[in-house]
Amino acid sequence: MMKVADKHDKIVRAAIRVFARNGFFNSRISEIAKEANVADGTIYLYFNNKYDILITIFEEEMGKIIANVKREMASLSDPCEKLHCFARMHLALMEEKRELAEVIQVELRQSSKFIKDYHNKKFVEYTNIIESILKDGQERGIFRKEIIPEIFKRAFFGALDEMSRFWVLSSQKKFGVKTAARQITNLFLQGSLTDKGRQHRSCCHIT
Amino acid sequence: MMKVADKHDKIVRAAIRVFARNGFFNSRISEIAKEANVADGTIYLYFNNKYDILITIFEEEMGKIIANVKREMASLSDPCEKLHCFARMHLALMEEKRELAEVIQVELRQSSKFIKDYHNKKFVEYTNIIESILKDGQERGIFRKEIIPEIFKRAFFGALDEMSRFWVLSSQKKFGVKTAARQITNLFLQGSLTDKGRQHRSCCHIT
Amino acid sequence: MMKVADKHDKIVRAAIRVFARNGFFNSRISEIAKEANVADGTIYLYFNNKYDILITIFEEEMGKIIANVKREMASLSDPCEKLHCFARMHLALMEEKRELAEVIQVELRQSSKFIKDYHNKKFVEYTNIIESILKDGQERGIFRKEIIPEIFKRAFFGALDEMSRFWVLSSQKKFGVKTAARQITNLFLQGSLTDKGRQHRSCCHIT
Amino acid sequence: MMKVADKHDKIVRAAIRVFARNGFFNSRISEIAKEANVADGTIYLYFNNKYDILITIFEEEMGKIIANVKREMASLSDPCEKLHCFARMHLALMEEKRELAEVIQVELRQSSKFIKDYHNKKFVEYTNIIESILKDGQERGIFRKEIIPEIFKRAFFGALDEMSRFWVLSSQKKFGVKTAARQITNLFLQGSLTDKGRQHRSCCHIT
DNA sequence: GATGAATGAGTCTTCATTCAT
DNA sequence: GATGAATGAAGACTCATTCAT
Repeated sequence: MMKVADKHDKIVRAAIRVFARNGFFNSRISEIAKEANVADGTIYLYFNNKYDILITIFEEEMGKIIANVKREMASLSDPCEKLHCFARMHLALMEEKRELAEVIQVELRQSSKFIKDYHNKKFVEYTNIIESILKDGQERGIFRKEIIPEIFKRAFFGALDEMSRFWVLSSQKKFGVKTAARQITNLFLQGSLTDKGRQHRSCCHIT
Repeated sequence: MMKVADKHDKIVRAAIRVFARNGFFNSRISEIAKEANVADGTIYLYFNNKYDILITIFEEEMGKIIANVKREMASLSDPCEKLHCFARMHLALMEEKRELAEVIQVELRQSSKFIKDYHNKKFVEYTNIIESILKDGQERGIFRKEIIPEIFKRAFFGALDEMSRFWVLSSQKKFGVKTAARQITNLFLQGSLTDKGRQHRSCCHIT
Repeated sequence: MMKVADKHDKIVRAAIRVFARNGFFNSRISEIAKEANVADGTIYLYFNNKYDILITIFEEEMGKIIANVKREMASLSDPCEKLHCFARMHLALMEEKRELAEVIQVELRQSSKFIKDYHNKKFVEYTNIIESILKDGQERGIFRKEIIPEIFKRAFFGALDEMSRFWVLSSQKKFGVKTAARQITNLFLQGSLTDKGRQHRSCCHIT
Repeated sequence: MMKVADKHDKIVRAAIRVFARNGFFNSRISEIAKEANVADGTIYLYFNNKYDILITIFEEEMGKIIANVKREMASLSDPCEKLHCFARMHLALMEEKRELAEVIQVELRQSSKFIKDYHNKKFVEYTNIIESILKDGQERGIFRKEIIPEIFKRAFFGALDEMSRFWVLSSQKKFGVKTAARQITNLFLQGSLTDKGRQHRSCCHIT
């Protein structure tokens, strides 16, 4: 006897594997069912349709990721460290939950196009963490005021995300996740710190 | 009487519009044909299959973009200016060829997954332009040597690309392409210049 | 509730009717589905593709025919009677399972051409029955030794088969299946019996 | 400058090769055109449609074959020799015009099915040659009267035709065309001669 | 007459979804 | 709740035939 939640999760986990393997459009419901050890029809007891599975992955898994990041970040006060923390955690996802990362990355891109009226709120919430860090730092005089948060948010996220796409696609790794996180954070910090922030930063250990 | 090349182009242009509208998988050959004022079968005189159209878009249009960027860049010698030029041109594409940009951006992400053995050479060539600029700058002592080119390339491209995704998806524009190009370039320059590079840069007018 | 085997058979029987009516290439899957009171897609639950249906007809139905012939023949010891039995049964198929006979006859001819690497083993097994009868008779001194079994087999089968083609195509029947079976068997027996065989034969009642 | 007849023939010859290679339904007009060194459209200047090419092959080539057989036969008076001559010529066709033989053999079988209202008159004329020989022999007391000409015609033709199918499909040849022609003719002669015919036959050299 | 680019009707096959058991 | 056989709509692709040049 299996609890309802278990079966829901089993399907989601199977779907992540299958979507990561083939992409959303080349994945078959029957393949997900097989991977989840469940009948095809059973999937429709837990999800409305194929799109719904993908959306659920976004919502639920992004939710967990956001919670994780926020929890970790709660113990930090320095915006520089927060940014570094975000970078590390984002890239680490590649190693820890590679398949999930692939799905979020690749399919998220097109989801807005093929799922009518679906605006990925969780994704916005996720990148807004970056925006908050910047704004906080700007208010504290650590980051330059002229930097437009909207731009910074996207640039930083984009940089990290393209980086992780690299890990997904290539098997060769000339450098580790930590190196990448450090370098990218550094690039953006150096690029956005005020003189005051720079002084402050000298005592940080991100370098 | 229409020359062969014209019909090929007519189909490619129609496909760009249709793919941009629906995404690759939700686009129908018949819709492309209609958009190109051509019979369904005619498409198969110029392309092997649906995938082939997408690949052709990548190859041909990326080819043109690369040529453009390289031509423009040829007149510049300063790595900082080159970087800025790249950023401007990449983002400008969004405004000039919005649909093409959408296709390249969204579908490129998944192409590696659904088209067996297709490694987008043109895309690699495109991002390698960034790598070259950095390396050149490093040799000239303008950029810090410890920055790993592979990381910089991806971070810079990712930042720009995520930025342009913003334009694609949202209709509201709080700031222009030029502002975004300037800010992002600045972020990365500030983040990677050496002291020498910084001095040099003071005479640049990117800010 | 219908057992799996039943649906398989329903489709095969429908396909036989449709193929007999139009020939393989002019038959539509949708027509078979309609004839079988089944959805188009259902056919693909039981068969890989259109060719597979045809091959299945050959394999399964020829299998039954061969079993029938062999069972009937088991009760006979005289090669002459066996030959006559074979002839009767082959021609009788035309009346009993006219459509199946048509399909086997007409499509079998081309199957080797359009189905790559398909060598109809069942067909070979079927005609080899004739060869065995002859060889047995030759060993027993009833049939002339100089008759090459390979030739006899094909000649006898060809004679019967062309005869049945006549029934398939023409609706007018100047003579019955039994007459034809008797005459053809007689022709071949008279043509191949030794003197000893002829004496023996005088007590047979094939004439 | 090529005469009209030449181009017609070029296409027919190309079609024979292509049909022999792939079968009628798996042959493409474009392949025939290519094989004939002619544009696709040109074919429609000489033939109404694809079926028309096949019918033309039957009519024209069978016409030539019939003429040949009748010419050869004109010099013979003995029905036994005539029959043997027919057998030899039919089987020889396999070696001399293998591709044509394949087309006639295989496609003829189904032609009645897919070409509406096409009754191959030439084919009937061809097999009627056999019928005439038998009837002539029966009148002259050489062949047994109880043999039904309709049956004999089909049996003899079928025996020969199945034999030649063997040559088409198998590359191995344990015996030659002449041996086969002799054995088959013998089988049928022995099977149908009267006592008078048998005496007469002793002076023939078919054995 | 000859060409071959263009046409578009036609069909096999797939697969998300349903529903009787 | 669970199953998986059945459905049938939908779409990529083919190819005989046409017709402007």
